[in-house]
Amino acid sequence: MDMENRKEQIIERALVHIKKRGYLSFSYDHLSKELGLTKASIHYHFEKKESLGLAVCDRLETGLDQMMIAIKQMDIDPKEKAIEFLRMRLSYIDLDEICPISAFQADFPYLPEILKQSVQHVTNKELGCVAELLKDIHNNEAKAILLLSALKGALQYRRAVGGEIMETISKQLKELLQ
Amino acid sequence: MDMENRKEQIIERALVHIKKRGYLSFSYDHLSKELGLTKASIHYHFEKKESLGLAVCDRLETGLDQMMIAIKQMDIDPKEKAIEFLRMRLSYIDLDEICPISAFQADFPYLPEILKQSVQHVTNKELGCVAELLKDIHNNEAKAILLLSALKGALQYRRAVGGEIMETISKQLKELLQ
DNA sequence: TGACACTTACTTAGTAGTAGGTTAGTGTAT
DNA sequence: ATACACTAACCTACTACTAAGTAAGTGTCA
Repeated sequence: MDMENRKEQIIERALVHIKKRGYLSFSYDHLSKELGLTKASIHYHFEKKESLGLAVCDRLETGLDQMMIAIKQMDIDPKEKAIEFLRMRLSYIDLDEICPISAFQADFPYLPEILKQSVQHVTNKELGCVAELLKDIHNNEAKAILLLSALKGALQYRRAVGGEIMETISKQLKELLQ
Repeated sequence: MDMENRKEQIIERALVHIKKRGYLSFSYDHLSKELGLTKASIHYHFEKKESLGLAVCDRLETGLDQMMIAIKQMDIDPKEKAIEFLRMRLSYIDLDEICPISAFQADFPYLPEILKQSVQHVTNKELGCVAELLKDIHNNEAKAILLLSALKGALQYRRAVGGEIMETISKQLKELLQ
């Protein structure tokens, strides 16, 4: 397979693993077996695990940029756009998964320095996105923190208490903005 | 050292590790070196890692019970009691730590079955505690979920964005109940 | 009182399995 | 001929867990 396709394929699988297991707990061994390659082959494309982690963070940032473009073009009430952002973010996360940014945050103290910086960057970018979509609302930066904390906290709760929790949270977050 | 003291000491250190690293990523090796024992000695007190995990869950439940007794006896506005509960929960969590229940939830899919059950139990107990303290408030069970999700999501964010986030969240959660 | 059986709380030295990472070499397309 | 995409075979370090042994005590008999 050609270089760019294979790299993309590896990043994609790594992202799934991170959403399911977190960054520290997924391994090149699991990844390689799923992709039908050897560990050494993944090391060929991403010399260190941290290089792959950085590539995943890059992909997350690109995803946020694309979502913001899509939402800004949408023909809906501007007051609904922040909620639409959360809805779209959720749509990328399966029932047994958590938000990949949360997963990186959970492992944060044990990440290599360069990856910490990348995680901080994408974290602040996401907070900035929501704050921007709330720009006409009072105290929009604090509200962005509340919305994202609650959403991601609830995703973690879902693992132990089941899926209904997401509807409960979504409903309350909508009410909060009215 | 006598049996009960040593057991307590091991549970205490394990709890700190879980708050810092999560359940899957802390090891008997780290734990034993900190306590000045061997790994085998910890296995003597807790045959398997999952036995130690269960003991930690038990301790968390006992802690919740004691907090509820303390809060019910406090001479404050009943409407402030849920916020006081959150404040007390936070006081047990250092700056570089997350909520231990969140830590177990993050590792949930990879926990042994018996430990999953224990984590579910303590999770539901905590939700029940907050709902009980909110009993005079409309939609108290949904509100309990919102309060705890936001608090714990924010603790995770704190690792990447710094400590100020907790004041922002606390302030908004207080406003939410007025 | 003292010998004997037994327990507690540990240690040393290992097991098998998995982690991230490396090195040298192979097949293939241009 | 050369660069690319890969594999086989390794290495060191760390994981949970175990086997075997030991020093210091405890309880119970004659």
